[in-house]
Amino acid sequence: MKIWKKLKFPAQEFNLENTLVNGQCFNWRKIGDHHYEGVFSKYYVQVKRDNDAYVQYSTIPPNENPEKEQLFEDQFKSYLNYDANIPELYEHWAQKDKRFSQIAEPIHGVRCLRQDPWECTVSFICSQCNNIKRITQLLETLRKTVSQIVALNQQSQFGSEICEIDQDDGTRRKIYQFPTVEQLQTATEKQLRELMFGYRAKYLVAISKQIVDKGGQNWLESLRGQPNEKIREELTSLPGIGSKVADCIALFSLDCANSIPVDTHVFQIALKLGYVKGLKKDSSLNNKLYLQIVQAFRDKFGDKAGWAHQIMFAGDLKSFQEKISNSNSANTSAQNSKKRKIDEIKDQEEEKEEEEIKVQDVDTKRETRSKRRKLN
DNA sequence: AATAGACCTGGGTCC
DNA sequence: AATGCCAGGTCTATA
Repeated sequence: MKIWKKLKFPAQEFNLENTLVNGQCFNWRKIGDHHYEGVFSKYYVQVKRDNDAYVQYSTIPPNENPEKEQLFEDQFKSYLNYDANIPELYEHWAQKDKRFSQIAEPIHGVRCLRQDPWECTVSFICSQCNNIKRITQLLETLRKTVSQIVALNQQSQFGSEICEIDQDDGTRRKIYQFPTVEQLQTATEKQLRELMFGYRAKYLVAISKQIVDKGGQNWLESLRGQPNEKIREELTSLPGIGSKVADCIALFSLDCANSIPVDTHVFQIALKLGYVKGLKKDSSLNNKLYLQIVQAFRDKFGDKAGWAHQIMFAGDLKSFQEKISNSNSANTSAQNSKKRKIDEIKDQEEEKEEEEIKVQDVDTKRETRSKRRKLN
């Protein structure tokens, strides 16, 4: 029987869906309405929203005494950046940007997580030319198989198994911890390719070795709190990590809230919203432009610009598009007329300030495509 | 200094 | 049913 623990966490502070499956991490799965399961640290965890004010969580294994329970709660709160006041930040950001104010309600309660830097590193190496679903699947396979490889090499029966879960179809599923740097190092490129990691396999093997040589987990954690430039410099010297992945690791695991990972989504957002002036419509994302976009986000959103960026990023994801359009159609109510007026004023101000930049409208293109898909 | 291509795999797309 | 294209990027080789 599960023991559920309560945590005070209003929905505007923490929306499970908007936070756990928005592309910043890949260790959570939806298993019901407002209900998620995941592997966190040495635990299998379920989280669900209890009511407007509380979330509940349960762990396997359970924490057998109050001290351990407290330790876990502290660890989990730290992972959730519990002390950050998200609604307050939202309000601040919504005043800075019109697009942000439009998506603030449908994508409310997004928290940037404080992830384990090693898991985060592996996750974002896997993210290149990939999608959330497949990344999640790859990492699940990695937990399971590397654990077995380690067990095999050490002639030990157990790898990093956490528990077994009963499934609806009557079978049982084993849950494993995320492999440590040293554990992943024991896997070969060939083994990882067989697990469908593709060309990312060689990066993972090489990077495990290099990070072990630098001091492993401790070295990664020593980067916490360092300036963004320093972190970028260290991480991009490793194979398979460029600017974008380095900035993801910095933002999501190394306390670098002003880090702005510029991927194709963010690039498109910056083009569409005219964040960088004087762009040609077919400009390519080179290093100089990358840094200009980073600067534009910082100028606009301030010292936690990376957190704001994650919400803008989620707003561009296909899986969140429906939420936004539903919310926009609800915006016709009289309640929102005040908000619309504010938007109009902002519109006018922005038009005065900035020249119209003509870029192919990404949304339109996407809509046409999805219509076509539905017809088929 | 800047910019194509290659790279694994899988999924939507186009006849 | 079959084919080429592209995806949440990085690395390498070149006019």
